[in-house]
Amino acid sequence: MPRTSANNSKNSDYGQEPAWSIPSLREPRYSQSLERGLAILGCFTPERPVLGIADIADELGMSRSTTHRYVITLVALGYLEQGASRKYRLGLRVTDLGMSALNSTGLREHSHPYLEELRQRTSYTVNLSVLDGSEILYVDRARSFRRGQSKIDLGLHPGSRLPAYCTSMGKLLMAHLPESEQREVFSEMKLTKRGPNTITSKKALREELDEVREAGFAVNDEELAPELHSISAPVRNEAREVVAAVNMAAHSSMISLEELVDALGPHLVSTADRISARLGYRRNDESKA
Amino acid sequence: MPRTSANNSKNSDYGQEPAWSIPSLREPRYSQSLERGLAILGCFTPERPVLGIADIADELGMSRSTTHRYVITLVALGYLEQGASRKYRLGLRVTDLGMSALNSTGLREHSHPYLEELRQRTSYTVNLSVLDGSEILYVDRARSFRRGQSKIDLGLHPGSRLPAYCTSMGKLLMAHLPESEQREVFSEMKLTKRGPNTITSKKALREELDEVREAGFAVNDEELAPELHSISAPVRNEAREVVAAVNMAAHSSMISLEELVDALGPHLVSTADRISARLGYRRNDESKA
DNA sequence: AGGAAATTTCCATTTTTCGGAAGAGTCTTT
DNA sequence: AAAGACTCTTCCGAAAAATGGAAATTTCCT
Repeated sequence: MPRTSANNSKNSDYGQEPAWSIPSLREPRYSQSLERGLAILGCFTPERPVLGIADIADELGMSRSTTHRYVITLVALGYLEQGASRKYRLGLRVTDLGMSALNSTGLREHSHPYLEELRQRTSYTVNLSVLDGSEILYVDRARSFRRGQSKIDLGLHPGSRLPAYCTSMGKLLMAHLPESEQREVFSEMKLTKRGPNTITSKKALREELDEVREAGFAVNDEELAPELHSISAPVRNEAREVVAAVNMAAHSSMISLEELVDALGPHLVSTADRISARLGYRRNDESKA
Repeated sequence: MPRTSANNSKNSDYGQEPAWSIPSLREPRYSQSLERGLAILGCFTPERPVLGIADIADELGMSRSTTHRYVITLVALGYLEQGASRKYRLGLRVTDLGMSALNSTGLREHSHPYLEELRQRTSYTVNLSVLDGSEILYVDRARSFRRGQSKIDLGLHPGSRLPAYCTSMGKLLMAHLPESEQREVFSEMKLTKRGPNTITSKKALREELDEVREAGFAVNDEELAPELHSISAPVRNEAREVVAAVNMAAHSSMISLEELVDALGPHLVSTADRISARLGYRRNDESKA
């Protein structure tokens, strides 16, 4: 009945300004203020960690007075801090958000004891990560005691990201993506050579993912960095989806790839399976019967 | 003439109003929308990582339609994700903000090689942290290879927080705080017993801080947890302010506190001094001359 | 010191937001 | 399986909150 829906033009034509900061969600049901305020946070990058009002206003195309109002709000809330030079940088409070996000799935909480146990038994560094777009995000990590492991330490910790295509965890996680999402991820990927065996063609990568899905685990043979091996196994949730990957990495001077797969692979898979079980996954689910 | 400047006291109100927490800082120059939107992010805690529109609306006292508009904005920007059950949780994108904040001071970047070197030379875990309110925030960490270190591993990583009063780094950082800030921190502190020697009276803590400032470094003798020792040294910036603390921690079964102080203390101080130098600090500053 | 540039405040205009109510789904109960 | 109860989502007029130009203030550079 209220089919007419009025011809109220709302704000559809915001003018010729096509590129508004980040996305163009110019729909009335979105909050412009929130969008702008968060865009300000996004202006602070490792390369440009300290910004003044004018810098932000110019980058976002907003007036200085408007920018200023958002900035002091962010300061009051602890998301920004004002340094000596009257400029601003990110406040330490935002780290809490990051930690909350890492823990939000409950994944870390459930997995940690198992990762720790695997590390104890094998003396190799054990990692847990999830897929976010075309990158993997480290959620947890149990580091080896062994000397020599530092050779393969890339300064990774929970919160770190790595491209998915050149890591065993990334390949594993991509392999279990629904077709549509996998396509999307593929389209936004750049396959840069990072190690001797990096897969640099999308065709080869697609074949590799098929093999990974078949095998049930993934191997990284110097695709990320020279002399670095790793193997990964999948963690599934109650809905039988692969939600994370567990991984063990080692320098080639410590163990051959074959030995890593043969001797430690079973332990890794066992650990991954037990985490899956913890998340409610059942191997032979006859719930429908 | 505008001496009066209204009765609004600029920003002097940082003091008495401890927390408008979720209510509103009802000054016209703040952005209410941004405030509300960010309050939504703050609703997601490790204890309650998954929330529906109604949960958020109730907690913040906002209408559901308003809440919904903010939430879909946050989803569009990647700060929230919608799970299967129509509920929402923090998006992985916010981890980037957290990492940016940790790196924003440039502290980690400058310090990391020195921490790594100290770990190599001593085989003990080395940490770097800053003070945020009454807590310390771990910025970087170089973990020991040694077995047995796991006994003292409290699951800490960059982004983790610990109360300042029962850690060597916290005591060191508080000791060098300007008087006014130190008072504020003291007022918001709860001194709970965490280890055999935890300092539980503010008077005793104040005296301890005086000694720490005198000595130039801080010691933790089972104040955080049983059988856990640590020592800390200060890192200063160009303006001669103490901006961070470097620390080494060990289980008492591995080394006595005396030995830790005598044998490793000098190395720790040396490392801290070199980081300070990297940040532009000069011991004998005659710049005024 | 003096001038340029940036930050911060002010204010009338109007756009964006607010929230009740209605429309869709979804899950629970009978 | 159908009705009921609940939550999520959309719509819309009313109204509050945001906007940006200009002025006042502070800081920085020469």
